[in-house]
Amino acid sequence: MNRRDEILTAAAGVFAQHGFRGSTTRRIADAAGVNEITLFRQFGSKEALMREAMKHLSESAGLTALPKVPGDPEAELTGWSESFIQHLRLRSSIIRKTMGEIEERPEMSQCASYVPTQASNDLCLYLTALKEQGKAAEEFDPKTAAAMLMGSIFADAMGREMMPDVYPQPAEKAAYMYTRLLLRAIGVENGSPKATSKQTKRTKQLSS
Amino acid sequence: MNRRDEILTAAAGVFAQHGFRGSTTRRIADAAGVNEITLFRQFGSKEALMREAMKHLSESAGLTALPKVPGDPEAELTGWSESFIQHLRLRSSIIRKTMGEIEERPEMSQCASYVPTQASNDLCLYLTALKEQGKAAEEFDPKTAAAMLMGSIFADAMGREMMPDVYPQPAEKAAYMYTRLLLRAIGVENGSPKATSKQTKRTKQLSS
DNA sequence: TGTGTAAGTAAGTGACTACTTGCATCTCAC
DNA sequence: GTGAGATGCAAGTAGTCACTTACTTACACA
Repeated sequence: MNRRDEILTAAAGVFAQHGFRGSTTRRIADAAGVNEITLFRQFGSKEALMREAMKHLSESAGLTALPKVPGDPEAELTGWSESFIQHLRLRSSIIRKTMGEIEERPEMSQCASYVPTQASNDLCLYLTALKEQGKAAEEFDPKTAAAMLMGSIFADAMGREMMPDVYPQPAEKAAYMYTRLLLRAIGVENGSPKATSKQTKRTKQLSS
Repeated sequence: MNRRDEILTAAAGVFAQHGFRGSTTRRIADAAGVNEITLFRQFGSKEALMREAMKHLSESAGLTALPKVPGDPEAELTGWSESFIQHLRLRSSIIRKTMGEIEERPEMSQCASYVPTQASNDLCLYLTALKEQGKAAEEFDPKTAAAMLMGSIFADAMGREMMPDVYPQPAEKAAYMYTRLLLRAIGVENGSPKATSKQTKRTKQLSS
């Protein structure tokens, strides 16, 4: 890792702890083991440095991909959920900070919203494919279902540290448990639908 | 509203926009239409003022209560979800800011976690009662189910502004849609279980 | 050996921050 | 009407912040 990357990594770390206003150039320089002035010579201003640091960070996502054609929904979705919750947990501090600065620094938040937007699209496509394959017994809106799974995982990753009693135990099984519950909501049971025509009709009103 | 309350309300508003570090005493005084010095005379220090403001705020929750004995689960849960999402949406800025300051100001976050902890307990009790009444056809862990519904609602309230395309439309129906999906996941259909012994057996492994 | 580049040191600038002091003014119960 | 308590105004203090200037050091490469 070269100087520049060291500085960017240090900046991201300081930001995760102290937020934008708390990320003083002195703190970042100390964390990077570098003279404060080097920051200005390399990046011009604190703002530019932080922007770079965020970009640098959002390039290191690496979520598990979902297959275009669902094979084993439970296994595939559980894997995806676990990789998503791990991604969020590793970055929980920085995500909380970024979300707290939407009003004052919308560009930064916009950059941070790229990963979840992409993830939502992928998940929606997968759920739609599941539906079209006839693997889901219940009528459902893919976007709502996707928002529900991602929302549960997001809230867990953001809030478990502060309120451990509110979330299911153990933490490592949470992603699996949310996934199972969602699959049941859309009527997928171990890769095959558990359809009864009566149920499908009764819940038709929910379709969007 | 007296002077003191005006100042506290203004402080909360400034905090919601700028966070703790960005809430300068000058900004708060301007927002309250008061001389900066009055703040120090009334509250002693900025820290004490902000603490008071948070306490003042968390006293105004007022969530819809869930009945001890479930009658019409869909109606009752939908009502509860709607009041919860409205509560969060009205406070989304301040919640995001507070969450962003967990590391630096844990006392403030602790104060903010009171409402969701209470809400989670209420919801868990309700879901457990539903289960014991035999109104839920599927075996499920109440805590996981509660975390899922609250998580979906929380993520929606926090993220919709920034990523409107990720969440179900229209916003006013979101709480209802999450609730419906959750009810289906635990096998509650319009107040009566849609049990088949086969399904119940097949999903028994999920019980906690 | 000479030159260019990245880094460091020392010192300082102007703006802002929380907070203080001293004094004038207003309101209102008595 | 008077005294007390709350409020305002003007000025200032010590500290921090981002950022600058002027100069020095270390090293790669030709």
